[in-house]
Amino acid sequence: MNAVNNVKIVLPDGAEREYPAGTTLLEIAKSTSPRLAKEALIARVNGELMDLATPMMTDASVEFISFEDEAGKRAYRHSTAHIMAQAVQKLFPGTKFAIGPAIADGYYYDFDTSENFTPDDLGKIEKEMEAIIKADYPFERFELSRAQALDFFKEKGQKYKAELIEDLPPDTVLSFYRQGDFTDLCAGPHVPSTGRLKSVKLMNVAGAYWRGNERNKMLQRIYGTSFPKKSMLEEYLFRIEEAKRRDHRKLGAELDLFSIMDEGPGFPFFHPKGMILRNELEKYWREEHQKRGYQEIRTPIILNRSLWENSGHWDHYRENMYFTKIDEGDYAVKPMNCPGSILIYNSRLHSYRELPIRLAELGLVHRHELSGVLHGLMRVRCFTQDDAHIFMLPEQIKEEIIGVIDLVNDFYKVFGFTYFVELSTKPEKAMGSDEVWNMATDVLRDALDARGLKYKVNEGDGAFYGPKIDFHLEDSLGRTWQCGTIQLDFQMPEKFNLSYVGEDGQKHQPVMIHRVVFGSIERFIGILTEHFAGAFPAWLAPVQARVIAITDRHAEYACNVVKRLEEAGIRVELDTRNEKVNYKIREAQTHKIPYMLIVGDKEIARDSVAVRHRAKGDLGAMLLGEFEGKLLEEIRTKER
RNA sequence: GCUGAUGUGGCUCAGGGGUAGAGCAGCGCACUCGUAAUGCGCAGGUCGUGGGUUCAAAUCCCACCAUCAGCUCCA
Repeated sequence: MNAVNNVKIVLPDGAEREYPAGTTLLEIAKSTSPRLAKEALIARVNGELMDLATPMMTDASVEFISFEDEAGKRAYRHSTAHIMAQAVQKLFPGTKFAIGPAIADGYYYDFDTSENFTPDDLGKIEKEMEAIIKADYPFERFELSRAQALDFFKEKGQKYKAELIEDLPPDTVLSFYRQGDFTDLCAGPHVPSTGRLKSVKLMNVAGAYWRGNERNKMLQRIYGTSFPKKSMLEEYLFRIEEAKRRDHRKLGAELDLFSIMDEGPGFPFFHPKGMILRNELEKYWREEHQKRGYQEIRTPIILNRSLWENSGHWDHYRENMYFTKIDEGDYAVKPMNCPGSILIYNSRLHSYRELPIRLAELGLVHRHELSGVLHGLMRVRCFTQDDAHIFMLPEQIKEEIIGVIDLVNDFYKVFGFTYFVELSTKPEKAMGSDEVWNMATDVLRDALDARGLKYKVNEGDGAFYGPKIDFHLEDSLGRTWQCGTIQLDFQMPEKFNLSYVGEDGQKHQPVMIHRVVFGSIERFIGILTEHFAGAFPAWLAPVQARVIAITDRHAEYACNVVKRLEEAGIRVELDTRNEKVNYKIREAQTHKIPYMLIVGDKEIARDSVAVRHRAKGDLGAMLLGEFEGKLLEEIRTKER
């Protein structure tokens, strides 16, 4: 039995301790270990996150949370956001405060001020934040009634805060945090005091609408980040630099892969080297799809208005489509490939024995995207979907979806991507009944479960014609990209009156799925470029080897080496320019060519090449035949 | 589309009312070279586009276009 005024605290390792009621979490941490007290930012009490200043009045299980923990990071960053707001309040009196949450790598705060923040201002704000940190103000939590809270903010002219309070459910506990002369509406928890922050950094300013709605006022958002160690901040900044260094727009120009010109905003031009990449990807794609029973088709880019009305795109997708007129008739440029594919299916009668029919198409689609969202190859106005439509019997759905899941898995493995899966359900703007949607969603779930894949559910994020599974792959910098999707569709078969003749000799309606693996070939190339930092594996590399002659007298032999490798199907370049070897090596190196073959007197004497790999360096001399065999094997196995 | 910033040779950037500059890349010449930049020389720009102010505009003003960072949207 506890003494009446003691509370029993259970720690994660199972240890139980007793403290006088009213002992704060921080004091408990201190009594456990000084190190813990130093590192702990907040605590999880009976599963609920709390401030360390919270006094314990009842028995509880307590876990102290440091920056290592995701919840700790959020509290740390969120506290930094409050400090930034305090600094802005001091430097820019009269600023109205909106919201300031923690996000993936930091935090932001939205401000409403008459003047625009300049990079110079960010420096000033940062300085002020450092002063606030040095002052080590405690974060003090208190509660107010709704009326008191509204008065508090209205009196200060903080209309956004007042609006937030008015929109909260009536029974919400309104908590506030105060550090120094700054008070903010906030659910918390926060770190104990401003002095707990170490390295803070403001990243950039951007416009953001109040509540993300473009009809609302545009506020100024300052993004920042913070870390408990300077070295961690430096590492983070280095990672950002690395991402910049790998930017596919920059590498795409340097490696002469593609360009986007003023003459065609959002419509990329592929240069010869970029086309090699594309063609290799497509070659691999065709091989894999043939193996798995897909048949390739190609459908027109411009199709008649009535088709798009029938498919529902006219009603549901018009704002993203381009239109044209032919001989007085209305036509649209296809934003999706499915209607074309369906027309092919419908071009003749099908027996149940033929199903599933898998029609694959590398289809060029055009979509009108807002000018502000265009971004290199990642976000364009025309792109090639590696599409396929599978027409099948209802009882084949699960197996077909599993087949696609396996296909996607095999593809991503080749490039060294890990991935995760999301399941999206019925959106507001959708065709079809809840009943059909539920059934379709359940089938997708079943298929995922059958493969033991974990997934996250995105409510209301499906396509207008059916629910979908999305595959998000993670690149070498830890960023994620949505690429593959599988969309189940009970709507199109209905709209286009699809049928097959069943065992009973009657017409029945097939089910269809839409799916892509790369998503968009263009975007996938962008992702690959950044993933590999332009150093593509040999099978994809536009130039697989470059032969470098040391002096003029080695040019003829170099030329023969090139010819021999070309005959073996290797993409090879010759460099007999009148330059130093070092110069030529450097240039090949900056072009990220996998192999440099240096030839001089020694190599000529032995029919060999001195091999240098772009990453492994000098590999020494090798007989030409031996090198050829090794490289061909590397290409064949798609080695990374 | 919205907010803000930017736009000068192929690339990276300087110049900021009075005759357009540098480095790299390119071209020419010399050096004939062994694993990340040899030297010298030459050529290359209607300063994003269109208006306006001015004796004079790359420079100041306006509009448009494009790009970049975000917002919203998405493959």
